[in-house]
Order: sequence, then C-alpha cells, then structure tokens
Amino acid sequence: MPDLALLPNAGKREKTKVQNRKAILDAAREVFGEMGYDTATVRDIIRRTGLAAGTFYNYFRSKDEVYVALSQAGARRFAPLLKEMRLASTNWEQFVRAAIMAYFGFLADEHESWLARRPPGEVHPHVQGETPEMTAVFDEVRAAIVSEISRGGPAADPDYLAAACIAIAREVGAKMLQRRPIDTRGAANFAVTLVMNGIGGLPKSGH
Amino acid sequence: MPDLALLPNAGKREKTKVQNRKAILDAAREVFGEMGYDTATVRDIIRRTGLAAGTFYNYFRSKDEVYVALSQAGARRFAPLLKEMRLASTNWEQFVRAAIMAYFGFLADEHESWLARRPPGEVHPHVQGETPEMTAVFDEVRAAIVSEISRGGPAADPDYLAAACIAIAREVGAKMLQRRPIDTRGAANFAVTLVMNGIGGLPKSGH
Amino acid sequence: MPDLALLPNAGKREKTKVQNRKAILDAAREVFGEMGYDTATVRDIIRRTGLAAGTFYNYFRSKDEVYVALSQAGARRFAPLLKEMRLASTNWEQFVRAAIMAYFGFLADEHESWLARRPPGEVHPHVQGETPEMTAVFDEVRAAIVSEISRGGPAADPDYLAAACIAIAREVGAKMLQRRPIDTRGAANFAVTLVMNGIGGLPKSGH
Amino acid sequence: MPDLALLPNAGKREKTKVQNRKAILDAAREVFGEMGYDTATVRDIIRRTGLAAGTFYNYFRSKDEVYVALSQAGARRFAPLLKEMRLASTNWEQFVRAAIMAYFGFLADEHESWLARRPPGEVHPHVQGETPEMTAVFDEVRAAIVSEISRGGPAADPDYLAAACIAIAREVGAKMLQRRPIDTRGAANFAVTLVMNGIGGLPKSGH
DNA sequence: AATGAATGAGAGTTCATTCAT
DNA sequence: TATGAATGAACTCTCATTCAT
Repeated sequence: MPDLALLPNAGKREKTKVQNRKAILDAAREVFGEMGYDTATVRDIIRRTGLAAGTFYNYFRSKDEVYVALSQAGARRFAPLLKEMRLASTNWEQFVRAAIMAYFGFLADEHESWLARRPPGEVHPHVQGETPEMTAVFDEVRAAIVSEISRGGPAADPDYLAAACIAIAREVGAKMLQRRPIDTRGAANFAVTLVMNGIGGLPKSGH
Repeated sequence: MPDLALLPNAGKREKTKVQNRKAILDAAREVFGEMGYDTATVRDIIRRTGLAAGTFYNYFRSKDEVYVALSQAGARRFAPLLKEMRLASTNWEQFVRAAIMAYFGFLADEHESWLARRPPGEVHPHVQGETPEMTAVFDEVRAAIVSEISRGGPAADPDYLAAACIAIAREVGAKMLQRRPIDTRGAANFAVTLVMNGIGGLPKSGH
Repeated sequence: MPDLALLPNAGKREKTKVQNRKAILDAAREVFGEMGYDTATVRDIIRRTGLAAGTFYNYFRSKDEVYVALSQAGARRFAPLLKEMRLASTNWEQFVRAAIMAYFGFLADEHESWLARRPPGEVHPHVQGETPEMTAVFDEVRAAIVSEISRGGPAADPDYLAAACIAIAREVGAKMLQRRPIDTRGAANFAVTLVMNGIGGLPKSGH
Repeated sequence: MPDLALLPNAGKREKTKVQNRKAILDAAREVFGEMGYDTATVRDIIRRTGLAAGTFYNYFRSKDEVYVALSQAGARRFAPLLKEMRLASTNWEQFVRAAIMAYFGFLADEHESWLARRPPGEVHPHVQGETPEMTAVFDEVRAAIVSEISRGGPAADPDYLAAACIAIAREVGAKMLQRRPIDTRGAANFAVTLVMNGIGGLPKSGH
C-alpha cells in the first residue's frame, strides 16, 4: 500500500490518477537520469513511487513507452520556443545565440525542478545527470543548428561545424548546471562568443 | 564443446594464457563497441572467442573488470604520448593541436583495427562505435586539457573552456570516423582553428 | 467510463441486475467457447459487456464460478428433457435415439444462438466451439447412458459401451456443427445406426 | 542443489546431461498429463526434477518446445508401426484392427511407464491422464483413419465415420487404462467389433 | 450497485557467475 | 587450466481480485 501520508487528497479519483501518472513520470525521469536507460528497470521506477509493480502498466505499456513519453514532453515544450527563435532571428549569430539561450534556459528549469524533488544529502553513484527531456531537447537543438547551417550558415565544413556547435552547447550547458547560481546568460555568452569567433577564423569551404 | 568447424581459426586454437586473454579483450572491445556495456552480455563476448563461458572468469573476475581492463589499456597506451606532447609544447596552441592530433590519431587507429577485425558484409544493428579504449583516452585528453588550462591557459573561464575544447574534440572526432578516407589532419585543423580563434574573442577572466 | 460511442448497444445500457447478469453470462459463454477456460481472462469477458471490471465480482465470485454457473444452467435446462426421454422410451434403442437427438438438438440451438450473437465477418483464431453448457450437457448424456446401460442395456461390456456411445455422440455432434445446414436428424441417424448395429455384433457379457 | 541421492553417477558429465534432459522430459510429461498445457508452468516441471529454474532453458527454449518435443517423440516412435500396419493390411477391417491394436498398445506402454515413475499413494487432483505423446499418437491414428477412409473405406459418410472411429478408439482406450490388468486385446476386440458391425448397418453414401 | 485504478503473486525468461569435472 | 552445465536472483509483464469512491 502506498504511503498515504505522501498522497494528500488521495480520495479524489481523478487527482489520484493524474498524480500517479506524474509520480511515475517523475520517478522515471530521476531513474533514467541517474542510471541511464539500459540500467534502469521498471522496478526501480515504481519502487520510488510507492506504487505496486502492476500499477506501472496501467499507465505505460513498457519501459520504452515511459521514456518516449518523457522525451516527447520535453520536445513538445521546447519546440515552439525554438521555432520562434528561428523566425525571429535575422542572421546566423542571432539564431545561434537565441537557440543556445533557449536550450540553457530549458536545462536550468529542468535541472532545478529535478533537484528540488531530491531528498538532500542523498548520494547517487551512477549520476549521469541527463534526463530524457534534456536529451530530446538537445536533439531538437541539434536538428535546428544542422538545418540552419545547411540553409546558409557560415562557409565552413557544415558537418563539423554543426557537430562542434552542439558539442559546445551540450558540454558548457552541463558545466553551467554544476555552478551556483546557475547563470544561463554567462554560459550562453561564453558559448556564443566561442562559436562566433571560432567560425570567423575558419577557412571558407570545407567538405 | 562448440563445433570447431564453425570457428574461423579453430585449427590453431592456441592454449596460451596470453593469447586467450587477448582473445577475450578483443572480443570484449568489439562487443562493447557494438552494443554498449549494459546490453552486452558475457556470453556475447566469449562466443566470439570460441572459449567456454567459465574460461572468461579465469581471466577476469567480472564483466565490469574486463571493461575496466580495456579502458586502462587504452589509457596506458595513450598516457606517454600525451605526456610527451605536454612537455614538447611551448605554448597553449601547440599543446591543444598536439593533444587533439594525438587523440584523433588514436581514434583512427582504434577504429581501423576494429573494422579490420570484422568479417566483411556483416551488419550490426546496434553499432555504437565507441570502444572502452576510446572512452578512456577521451577522459585522459579531458584531464590534460583541464590541467593545462589551469596551469596557464588562455585567460577565460577555465571550466567552460575545457568543456568546450573536449566537446569539440569528441564530436569532431566522431564525425571524422564516419568519413572516407579518415582525415585526421583535416579534422584536427578544423577543431584547433575553431578553438584558438574562438578563444581569441573571449573576455579575459571568468568565474 | 468506457467510450460509450464504441459500445454497440450502449444507448440502452440497462441497469437491472438481471440484465447485467445475463450480459456477463453471455459474454462468458462466448469467451470460454472461443478461447477455453485457461486462456480466457476475466477482462476478456467484461470487455464484451461494457461493464467495469469490478462489476463482474458483484455477480460472480470468481472466474471459476461463472464457468460453473454456465455449466449448471446448461444442465438444468437439459435435465428435464433427458428425464422425459428416459421415461418415454420403452427400449434401449428408443432411449439412445431420443437422448442423442436431444443432445444434438441442444448443440444446434446453442451453436446457433452463439453464432447469431457474433458480429459478422469477425475472425477468431482460437475457436474451440464448445461452450461450458455443451460440456455440461454432454456430461448429463454420459451419465444417462451409463445409468441406462447398467439398468438393463444390451449385454455387452457396459463400461466400454457407454464410453463408445458417448464418444460417438460427441464427435459426430461436433462434426455436425461444422456443416450447413445443420442436420441433426441425419447426424442422429448415423450415430444411432452405428451404435445399434455395432452393439448387435458384440458378444454377450463383458467384464 | 539437486538431491544427489537421486542422481547416482552424477559425476559423469555426459550422463548427467542425458539424465537431466530425460528428467525434464519425464517431469514435463507428468505435469502436462496432470494439469494440461495451459495450467502447467515451467516451474511445476523443474520443481519435480530438483533442478534450478534456469536449467530448464539449457535444454528447451520454451514451455512450448518441451511440449513439442514430447509430441514428436511419441509420433516418431509410433509412425513406423502405423505405416507397417497400413501396408500389411489388405482390407479395411484388417487396417482398423491393426491400427487400433497399435494405438492401444502404445497407450498401455506409455501409461505403464508413467505409473511406474509415480510414488505410490500420491493423489493428483487434476489428473487428465493424457500425455502429449498420447495426444500426438492419437492424431497420427486419426490422420491414418481419415486417409484410409478417403482411399476406399466403407461406403458411408466418411467424415462422420472417421470421427466415430477415432472417438471410439480414444474413449475405449481411455477406459482400458483404468482397468487391471490392462487388456489391450479385449479392448481392441470391443472397439473393432463395434466399428465393423456398426458400419455394416449404415446406408451406402452420405453427404 | 457500479466503477476502474491498485494490488501483488506468479508467469516465462535471461544472464552473471559458480563449480564439478 | 578449460569446460559448459547448473544456479538463482532479477527481469518484464499479466491478470484475478480488492476496494475506495
């Protein structure tokens, strides 16, 4: 039986259902973030919710489905932001800056709400620190940068350039999350400056 | 006993400990590279060696230990190279270029010898393409860059800078492996140029 | 609540206990007939009724109980018929013919009403074609024949004879259901003739 | 650990393997015979062998596979006998008698070796009494009779006739197994007489 | 009385590891 | 030392049944 103390208003049916779904998603985000998809088991997930094993399958058909649900939630939340940036930016630098800012903002949000949920002082040996949402959003950014480059980015090897941009975004973003306070603007400044200046020095074509 | 007729080199199945150990390591590198640590099973590994399941444990105490052994082998092989680079380079740019070249060279070697061992025409659905050695060597490079930066790299946020450098190295390196012919010099040029020009535009301090 | 639009008769979902009970029994007969007791699940049954899972247990205490209820219903319906036959028949042949006719008639009825309930064109991979009622009624016939034989049937091994009679009845009955039109008279003629002539050639005693 | 007392010569590897395979097959035959395929679990089977759960899968890939293996063993053992009968018999009556004798003989054998293995006095609530082998062999007999009828059996409805013959064979065979001593000849006499005399009285065609 | 989400025992199966040979 | 069968805990997933609403 779930710990009733953790479920205020357990009486309301709809609320319970929404809450349980959220509890599973939250637990799954944590577990995937900590152990990675392969290592994580469905049991790891439901154990954190206090629900029974079978209950998981009332909400998701498989481990994969809950992962996909998280990814899609992240992408859905982020996609309109990204689209807006692309439309609003009139040149390549503006786009890069906007996209990176949006991505870092998302990371910060996500990270904050993740940390908030964790009991303090707990230690996790396998911390990977990347939730399915982050991964999904990162993929969105990657696609945007690749597409933007092919649509007329700077004259450099586009494949390498895209790889480098997203690599910088990912790693600087990860570092940013480890500092207090989280300074998305500072990190974005760094990343964008690096990219823009770096590109400036590249030879014209490539491939 | 497996049907010897089915094993490629079955005729000369050497009994020496050294060769068995090598056979297991080679098989493990392939398997981890193809499927990743979690998905790979000990059976996958020993199946490729033609040895028996139990024999695996005469050489390694666990699945984890063989992974660690590969990582360490990569690191051990790479460490002196890296040390030499560090000593030989008189300024930051030289070091970065040398380190990245060394890393890309290692990647190319590793990749080549991996491909060489595969029977032609075989298809692997799960190819990940990163062996434990590559991962370990990458960590060495990461550490070297971080240390070098803190010992007097360019005047920029050292944490972010290190993250960005290694990110570029990793991703451009991965892209490099996907092209034919593998052009370590071209890829290194790209990466180093990006890094050095990018840094040039960064503000002085950080933190 | 299930989407009412998806349920055939959803508009007039009656609330009476009698009708719900009947709905469950009908669904259970179909499901057991199609998949057999073990394979059938309670969910399979209630899904067809449009009722909720828990409601099943307001009417039957278990999956087993609904099976037993169906069997008993069949037996109860058939028993008086059979008794009448027994009383009305003045010799063994008459009884056998009457009992087999009654059984085949029941089979045909049951089968027809079963088919009538199925949406046309639907295909069921596991059709077994024998409802719990059929099974129960068959047991009644078996008992009657055994009893009749022991009360003065033909002078042959009664145990074997009963076994043979009911075997013929069951299998010829099953074949009968597979033909169109269902010809209970023809099938009964075949079965009775076979039995009566066969018996005629048997040696006197037995045991 | 398996009860060593039950495994004399456990030292010999090959013997152990053969013995274990046999132990699993024997246990499976019993379990399927007692509970039926659906109700039986893999754990029921291995529990009787004293082996560990996983060991089952060293010998059979699934519950289904062990069932199929038993069926095929039965059919393989029986098929040549049946073929011989068919070739040796010059008329329909001879064939029926030979086939039924062969089938009853198989049943008796099978049953005897089954009983021999059971600890005396044990009671089984679910006894079905039909092993996969019996089922498979019965199917062989069925096919043979159907084919023989279509190739020129007596002039009666062939479908009904085949159904009736195999029904008699099955049920009289089952009864036979319940008596001591098991009298295959007597049972076969009964069954064949019934069939042959019964057929004699049937009208010419059918359908 | 009806609902349907929650439950948890138990199903088939996998696999890292052990150990008798 | 090499072998490979045996082990058993742990996995994903199902389903009869319960129970708060």
